[in-house]
Amino acid sequence: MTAVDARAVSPASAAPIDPRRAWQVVLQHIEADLLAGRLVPGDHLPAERTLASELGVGRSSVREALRVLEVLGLIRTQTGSGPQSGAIIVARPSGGMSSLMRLQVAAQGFDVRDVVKTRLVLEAAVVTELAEASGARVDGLDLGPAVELLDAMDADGRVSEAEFLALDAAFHLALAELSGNAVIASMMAGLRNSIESYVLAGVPNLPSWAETSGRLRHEHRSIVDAIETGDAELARGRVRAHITGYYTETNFISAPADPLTR
Amino acid sequence: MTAVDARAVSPASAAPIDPRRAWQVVLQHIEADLLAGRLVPGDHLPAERTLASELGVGRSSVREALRVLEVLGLIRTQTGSGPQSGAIIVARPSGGMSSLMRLQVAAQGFDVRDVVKTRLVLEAAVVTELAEASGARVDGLDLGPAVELLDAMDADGRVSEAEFLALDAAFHLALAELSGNAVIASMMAGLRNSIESYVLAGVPNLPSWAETSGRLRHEHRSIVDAIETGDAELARGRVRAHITGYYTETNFISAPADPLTR
DNA sequence: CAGGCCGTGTGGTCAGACCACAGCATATGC
DNA sequence: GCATATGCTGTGGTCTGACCACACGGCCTG
Repeated sequence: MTAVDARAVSPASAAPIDPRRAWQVVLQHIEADLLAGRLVPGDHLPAERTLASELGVGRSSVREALRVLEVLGLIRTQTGSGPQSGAIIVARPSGGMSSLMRLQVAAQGFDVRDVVKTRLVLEAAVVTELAEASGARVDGLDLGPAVELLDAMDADGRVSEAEFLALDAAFHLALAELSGNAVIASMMAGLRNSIESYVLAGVPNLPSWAETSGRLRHEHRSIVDAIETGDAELARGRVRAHITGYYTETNFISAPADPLTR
Repeated sequence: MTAVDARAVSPASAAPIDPRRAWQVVLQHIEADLLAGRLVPGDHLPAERTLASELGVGRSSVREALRVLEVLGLIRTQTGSGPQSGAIIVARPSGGMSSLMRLQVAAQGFDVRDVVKTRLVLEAAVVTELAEASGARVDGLDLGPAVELLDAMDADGRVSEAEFLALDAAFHLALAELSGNAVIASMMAGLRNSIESYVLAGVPNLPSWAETSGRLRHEHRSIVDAIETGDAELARGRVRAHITGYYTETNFISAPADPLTR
C-alpha cells in the first residue's frame, strides 16, 4: 500500500476519498474510543505499529497524533516493556493548558494584559466559591494544603525570589484545586505559567523585594482569613487587590482596577 | 547521522546528552524564535527539510512538532508552492482550546459540570465588563455583531434545532469577543465546543422546543438590554439565569444556582 | 533457590522514497 | 504582441524500513 491508496484516486475512485489527513484519522479514532468509554484513564493505547496497521496508516502518522495527545496532556509514553511502557491515558489537563497559553502568548495570539485580567476573574471566582463553601460549614473549610505553602514562604531570607514566586503560584493554584473545579484549576495553572517569565522579569522593577514579599505574605494570610470567615465579598476584594497590586508595582499592568472582577 | 548520535553516547560523550526528545528541540526552537520576535504572525516557518537539517534532527521529528503547533492553533500548513504554501504563523487560540477541552472532557480529565460552572463564571464576567463599558459611554456600546445573530435566530420555524444552538453559541462567543479579551473569548469557545454534543443530546429532554427556544430568544434580548442600559448587576443575573435555566431544563446540571457567578 | 543473562516488544529516531499540489517561468499558439 | 498551454520546482503529506535504547520477564546457570 502506498500513499496514493490512502487518499484520492481521481478516476472512478472505488474507495471514497477521505479529506482528513492521516493523523486526524488516528486522533478521531482515539477520541471516539474515549467518548465511548472504550478507553479510560489508566488504559494502554495499542502499540504504535498495531494502531498503524489497524487504521491503515503509516506509523509516522500515528506518531504525529500521539504527539498531539501527549502535549495536550492526555497520554504519557514510555519506552521499554512491562506494565508502565507504551502510551497510557492520563488526562492531565494542566500541562496542555500551559503549553497552549505559553505558545499563544509567545505568538502574540494572547495579550499579556488579557491573561492577567482573566486570571483576576478566575481567582475572584475561586475565593468566592471557597468562602461561601467555608461559610456554609460550622467547622469551616480545610485550607491546609494552601496554608502549608504560606508557611514555606515564611522562611524569611532563606527563600530566593524565584522560589518565593513559585510558592506564590503554588498557593494560588492550591486554592483553585481546593475549589474542586479542575477546569478552572488547569486554566489558572496555564495562565500563570504563560506569564511566568514576565513575572520574574518584573522583580527588578520593585523598589524593595523584602518589603514587597512581606506585603504579599501578609495579603495571602488575609485572603485565607477572609475565606475561613466565610466573607466572600471581602475575600474577593482582597484577592483582587493582591493581584493588581503586584502587577502594578512591577509596572506590568497600567490599569489599577478592573471591572471584570467585581 | 543515526539516532544514536542525536542522543546519548555512554563513554566520554563528546557532545553533552540532550534529555529532550527531538521534537521538543524543534518546538522549543520555534518558541524561542516567537518569544524573540524573530517570528511573528504572518511569517513563514522554514521548510520542513530545512528545519530538520538546521536542527540536526529528522524530518519526522520536525513534523511531530509542527503537528503540535498546528493543533494548538499556532500555524497553518498548506501544500503546493507560492506565498500561501508552507507553514505560516497564525496564532488562532480558539481551535487549540477547543481541541484541548474536548479531548479532556472525553478522557474524563474535565467534569462536564465543571465546564458549565466555568462557562458561567466567564460569561458573567463578560457581560459585567460589557455593561460597565456601555454605561461609561453616552452613546452606549455597539453590540451589532451579537444582535445580528439574534435576528438570525428569530427566523422562527426556519431554523433547525442544531442551527439554533449554533447561533446561540455564536451569540455568546460574540459577546466575549466584544469584551476585547481574547483569552476569555477562546476559553468560551473551547468550553462551549467541548460540551456541544452534550447540549445537542439534551434537546430531546425538553418538554417543548418551541417554548424553550422562544424563551431563550427572549432572554438573549433581555441580556442585551441590560448591557446597553449599563446595568452590570442585572446583566450578570440574567446571564446566569439564562445558562443555568437551559442546563437545568435538559436535566444536564443538578444544581440550580452556583455561587461562583455572584 | 538465587542470581545473572538474553530474548522480545516497546517507543524514539532517522533516511529515503514517493505523491499531490500550487505557483511560476518558459514555450507555444494565435 | 498577447494569451494560452506546458513543464519545472519546491512544498507539505505519507509510507516504509531500518536502526537504537530501554525495560521487563522468563530462562538458564550457579
